[in-house]
Amino acid sequence: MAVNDSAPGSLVNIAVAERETGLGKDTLRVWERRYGFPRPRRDAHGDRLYPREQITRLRLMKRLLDNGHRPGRIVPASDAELQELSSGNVPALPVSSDLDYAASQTASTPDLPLNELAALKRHDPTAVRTLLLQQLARIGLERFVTDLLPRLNTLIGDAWAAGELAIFQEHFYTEQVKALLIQAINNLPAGTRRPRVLLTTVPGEHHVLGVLMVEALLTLRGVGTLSLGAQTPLHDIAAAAAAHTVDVVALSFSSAFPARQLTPVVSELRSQLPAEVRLWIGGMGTLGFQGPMTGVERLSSLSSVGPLIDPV
Amino acid sequence: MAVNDSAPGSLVNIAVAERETGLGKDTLRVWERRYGFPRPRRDAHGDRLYPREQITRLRLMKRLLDNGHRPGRIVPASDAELQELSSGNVPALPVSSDLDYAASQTASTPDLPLNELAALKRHDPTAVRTLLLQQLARIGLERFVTDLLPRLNTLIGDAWAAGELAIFQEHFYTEQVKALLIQAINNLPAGTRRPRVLLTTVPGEHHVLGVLMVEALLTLRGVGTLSLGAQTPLHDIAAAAAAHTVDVVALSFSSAFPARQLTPVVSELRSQLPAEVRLWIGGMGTLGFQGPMTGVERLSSLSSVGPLIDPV
DNA sequence: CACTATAATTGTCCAAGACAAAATGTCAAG
DNA sequence: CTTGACATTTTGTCTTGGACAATTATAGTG
Repeated sequence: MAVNDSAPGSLVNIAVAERETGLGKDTLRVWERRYGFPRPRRDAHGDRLYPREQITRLRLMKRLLDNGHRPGRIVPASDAELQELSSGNVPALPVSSDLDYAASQTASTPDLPLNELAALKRHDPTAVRTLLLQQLARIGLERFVTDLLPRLNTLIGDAWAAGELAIFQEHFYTEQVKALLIQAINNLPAGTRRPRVLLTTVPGEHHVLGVLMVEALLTLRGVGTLSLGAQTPLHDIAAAAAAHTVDVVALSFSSAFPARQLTPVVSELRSQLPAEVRLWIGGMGTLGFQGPMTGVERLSSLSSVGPLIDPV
Repeated sequence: MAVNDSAPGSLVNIAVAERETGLGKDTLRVWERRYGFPRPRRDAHGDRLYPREQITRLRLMKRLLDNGHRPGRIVPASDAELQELSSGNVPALPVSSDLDYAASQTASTPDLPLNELAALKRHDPTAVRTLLLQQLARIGLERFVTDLLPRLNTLIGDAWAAGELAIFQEHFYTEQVKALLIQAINNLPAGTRRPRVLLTTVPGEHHVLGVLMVEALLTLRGVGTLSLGAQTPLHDIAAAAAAHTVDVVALSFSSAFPARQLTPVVSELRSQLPAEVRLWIGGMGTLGFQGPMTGVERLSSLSSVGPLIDPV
């Protein structure tokens, strides 16, 4: 009895809840105080114990938050309503008009099938890989990155939100795409042209797919890149930029990046960089980026990378 | 004056301090209360503001903690002493004798030069890449992974701890190695043999290098692998294992993984997995793994992967 | 020397309060 | 109908100080 109870009614403490939902401990506690949800049980010591189902619901809510919904609205909603909201694909955002990361509705690629989703659903890893490879070969790296991948990414993301896909399936998909891009980049001749671009992600941002996509586009144009992976401390981004005398620092922000921190983080980095180094920011997490900041350029879409490297 | 002061005296709030040091907010606060360090300044609102130098020192201390030192001992130490401790390579651990992840002193590879470190120091990305490629071609993937990489990793880690290498240089090195391994794995025929192995990392563990190294060794032997990248929720690891009917789940833990959480996490996952699925754990973070746990096998070194896939 | 009991160390949790930034609502003027 | 200025609500994160379990060190005993 004192042993670990398995799947159905398993309980997790607040630390695990934080890690599995992406919501901070403080947030979890304050939601409980204010909205009455989540409502964890307590152990003998008074510590919170979250049932698995509440964790699942919290994950769904986190996803909605990332899409611009607000806690007060979605907490009282029923499970069914939540599902509808997220699958309904309603960003509910005061989107700044030039959204283009998601599939541009006017699909420039005469709609390719995108059978990857089906392959994922039937747990067929080989098929996912093969499909991606085929499509890459067929339409070329440029369109694969600027066109197909964004569409596929939102497709997969929506399927997950709608409960049609498990997290591990999204993980698997991401890994495959990452491996594919790395392979593609490695097969290109190393870029040497200017501007020299340093690519990375700030602390708190794990997602590195955006970085890889940009790196692919740049390498494709013969531009020299230097990739530092994810979560480089700001101070080290600046240090690296100086040491390698790059012309541009490019950062990617996913929609999971806390919007509140975007502006301060960018501003802080900007102040640490030499003035002559340009700073590009892009990704779904930059949609809410407020106002122009001097010395910071926001890439509204992947296709805007091209023009930037050949200044008029 | 009220503007942002740049590099030398830049101040960061507690959230950033947490992300950049890897120490929790609670820990930062309680250290301050108990040991008098760190001693952040305060903004107008009473919120903590950590100077850059304290962040640096905290990072160094975190590194020592991961090596088994205790806060009470290292907090009062001088900067010089800290440097000595970490570069002195003294694990100070009640190591369970069979440590082998680090360079085995009896270098089985007749010491290759390992010039990567020098190349890193002089900011020569191309040289790092070339050196790695040359060594891989020369000694082959197996020895590259089991022998050279572990040595190189500790070499780089120690150099960082000794203050000879910046974080961004370590980041760059890691990215290169990852890209190289992914490339090497992709160039091998996809594994099909049994056992089928699911590779990933638990939430909280970002480092994916260990996973890639194991994946390379497995693929080299024709074993089928399924890689989910980093930080898969436990529940989803179990779900993926079931959906893909794998025989083994393999987890990698870096030394940065909080030792306290290792046993509960592993135990929790074990209880969610079907009994017939084997669970392998490995990496520097598993050195302190206490006692045998039924159904869990700890890989004491990369070379112990081989024997496991062909049960006697 | 091995073992055990006691004490110190250490990370994490809790509660309730506070506040700034952002979102939202209101109202009037163009 | 839109725009802008202002007031209000919402929301996340930070604060303090206390508590406790789990680990590790120390002393004491056979």
